[in-house]
Amino acid sequence: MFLSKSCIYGLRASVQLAGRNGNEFVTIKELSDDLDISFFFLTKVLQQLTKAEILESYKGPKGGVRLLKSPGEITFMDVVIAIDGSCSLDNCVLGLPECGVMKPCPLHDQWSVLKSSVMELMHNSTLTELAMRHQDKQRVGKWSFY
Amino acid sequence: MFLSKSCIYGLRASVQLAGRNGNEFVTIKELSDDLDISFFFLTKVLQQLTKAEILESYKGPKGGVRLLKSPGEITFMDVVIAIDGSCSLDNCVLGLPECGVMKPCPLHDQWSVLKSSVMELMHNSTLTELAMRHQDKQRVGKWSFY
DNA sequence: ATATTTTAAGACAAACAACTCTTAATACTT
DNA sequence: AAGTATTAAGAGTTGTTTGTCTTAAAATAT
Repeated sequence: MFLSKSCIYGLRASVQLAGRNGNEFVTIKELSDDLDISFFFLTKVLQQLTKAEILESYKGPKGGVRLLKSPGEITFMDVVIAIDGSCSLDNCVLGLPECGVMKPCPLHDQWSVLKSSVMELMHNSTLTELAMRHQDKQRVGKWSFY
Repeated sequence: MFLSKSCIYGLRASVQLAGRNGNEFVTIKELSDDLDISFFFLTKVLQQLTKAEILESYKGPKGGVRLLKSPGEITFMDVVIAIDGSCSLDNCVLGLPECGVMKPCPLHDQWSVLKSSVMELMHNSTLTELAMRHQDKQRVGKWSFY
């Protein structure tokens, strides 16, 4: 798998938050119910996003979590780096630690091109965009026409 | 990480075998020494490749493993599928099991394009090619000119 | 103040991946 | 036939990821 489950959960929750009107605090319980993710596990994941200053949390009644910045300023990549770390992105396909321009593995050049495309996609996808596409889907229903 | 360690070890060993002249049996001990991989672990991995009919093994003195087919007919993808399974390639980025044309996740379309490129690269990279590039690298030494 | 609602933190358990070792089976060598 | 070299198979170990639960801390509400 490309991304860890923690990372995927973090992304889904972030998109979910971005898709809400306004920017009130949302309880993790509500998120975990909506996304069908274990509450306890999601709590842990969102703690990481809070530490990474992607989310902001508030305790007590009317508390919860919310995006710290505008969802248009937060990218897919931000969340991935916050949870899986930046090194998860620039690994050699063949797992060679020395792989690089100086000592390329047999696939280094071609793989680098693909990696750049992936990173570009991640960097260009803001939470706003992802949330909008998510809602488009909902709007059309279950794609009954296809 | 994109590929499991088992898969990476299997690939490295396969490329190593492809890079040898002739097609005699090579002991797993020799491979594990060359590649600096645990002998025991590599044995397990190569057993999977043998079951998948990518390798052929032979017991006893003068035994070992060798490629079952010509290295030009074995692709990177063959090895990946043999070890990590084909489903490791067509997962949704966001881990949604229902993600597909009918019910796409917010990144489905763009991700599909990238996945195709990755699969194409894997499918077009034969062990012969990878081994040749590997040897090119060796020939130039440690890239002292760069 | 006290109780309630919420996240934070840490301990724990289960599942999986990565790695090690032992024994069995097979083939060769003498 | 006996011994040796090799892979096969299975059991066991360690480490990491995933998932669960409990308790603590913070904020609100009464």
